[in-house]
Amino acid sequence: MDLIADLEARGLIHDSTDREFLRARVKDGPVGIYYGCDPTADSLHVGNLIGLIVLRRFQDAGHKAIALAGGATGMVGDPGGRSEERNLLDEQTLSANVAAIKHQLGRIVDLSDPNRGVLVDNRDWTQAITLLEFLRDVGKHVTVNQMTARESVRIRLESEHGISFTEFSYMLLQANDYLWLHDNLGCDIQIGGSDQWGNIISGVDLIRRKRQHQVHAFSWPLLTASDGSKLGKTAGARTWLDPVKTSPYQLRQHFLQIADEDLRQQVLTFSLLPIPQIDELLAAHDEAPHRRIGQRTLAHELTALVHGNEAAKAADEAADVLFGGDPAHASLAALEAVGREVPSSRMTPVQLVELVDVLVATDLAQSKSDARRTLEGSGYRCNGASIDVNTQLSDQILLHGRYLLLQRGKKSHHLVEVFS
RNA sequence: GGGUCGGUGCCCGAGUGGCCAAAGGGAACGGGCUGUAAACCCGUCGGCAUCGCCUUCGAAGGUUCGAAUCCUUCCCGGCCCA
Repeated sequence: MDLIADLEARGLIHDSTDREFLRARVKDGPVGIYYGCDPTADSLHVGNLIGLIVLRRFQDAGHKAIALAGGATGMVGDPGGRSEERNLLDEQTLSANVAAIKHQLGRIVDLSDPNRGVLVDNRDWTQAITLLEFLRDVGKHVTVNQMTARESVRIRLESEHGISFTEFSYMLLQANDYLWLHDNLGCDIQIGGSDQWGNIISGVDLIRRKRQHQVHAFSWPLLTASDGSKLGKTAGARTWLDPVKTSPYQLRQHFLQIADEDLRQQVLTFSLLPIPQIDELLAAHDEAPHRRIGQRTLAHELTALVHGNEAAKAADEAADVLFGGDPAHASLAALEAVGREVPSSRMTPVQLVELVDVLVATDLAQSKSDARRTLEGSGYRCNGASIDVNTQLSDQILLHGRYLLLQRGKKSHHLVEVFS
């Protein structure tokens, strides 16, 4: 099976330029392939992971992966996917974000050999262009008619918030990026989520007009969970690749909590396992869905991919303690592992006296009122046993003489180490 | 620049002088059921405090015993005209 067929089978090709030309180009030998994301935050998230993993698939097949951090486009803001104008980021923030992202990228895509993988920032070739040059060299080749026909622009034109000229120009910048990468890095394929398709095609058109070259592109479908929610979030919060923002344990949980209905699609999208092995895995999963074999396998693979094998193993172990049964029977080593994976803190017995304050301090409650309400609804446990408003934490038996494991609901935990 | 409509809690959206911490829906959170699931049922959903207080309805002033609701000015957005 060739790479394009594999991607098709995984459901990762939504739109593409002429499929046979694309397939032929990929078979023809090493090709530069580019995926860009704007550094709007100081970390990538699982949404970006799809693109990076596709890059990785191409790299593993001998192609050249080009990851683009949009320092320039990030200043302008992509109009797609939102109804309102973006807030612009200043240069310092963007630079810091690009630096932070580079490290994460390097874990998934091999950037050690510039012939196999590179990270570029479109500020490098965009910043110096003058307005007149841009209007003449890029703007002249695109009609506003085409631009306003794009879905992302049309939605904004129809929305009550409108669209600024700045964001309207976004697709021209992205088109110019593709042109530059084609000219300078031998890039012949651009990829992105289907919401990027309009921007991507603008680049393909620009290159055809200016260079008379046929370049390629494809997009993957934007994933939505079966319950209609957006993927890439855990409990409403974005799932980041930065271990400080989203711990390896939380990343593992993100994938562990995938609904069965979404499992097949998610495994095909994210796993580097060959498809026959995935079929076996899913078959095993369906035999006993309650064991969550599919989710466990995927969660482990991705945690290992993003954070390394050690971290993935530790995350698995921590989850065993937190969901495995009575935490009172957990070993000291296991509890210490938990302490590294879930939020934790050190407190003196005196600090434990006011239960409500502790719940707020450990972030298990948003306010004292919230803590009281949730206590009334028996939403909290300490060391696995339900507690109420009258519980004295200082009277609780410390696990291994020093730990209290607090939990709200099933999924939020906090380990308190008590010292005097 | 002129006209006009609008800015309400996480989001949508009622409310046009007291009965409003503010309907309803969604999201979210907790409980039950379960598989760390789905569906479903129940509860909670500004803050502080053991029904009393404080801070909220774009901002600042004002009228009033009393305002999200009325007035003034300002800020922001949509639409129409120029």
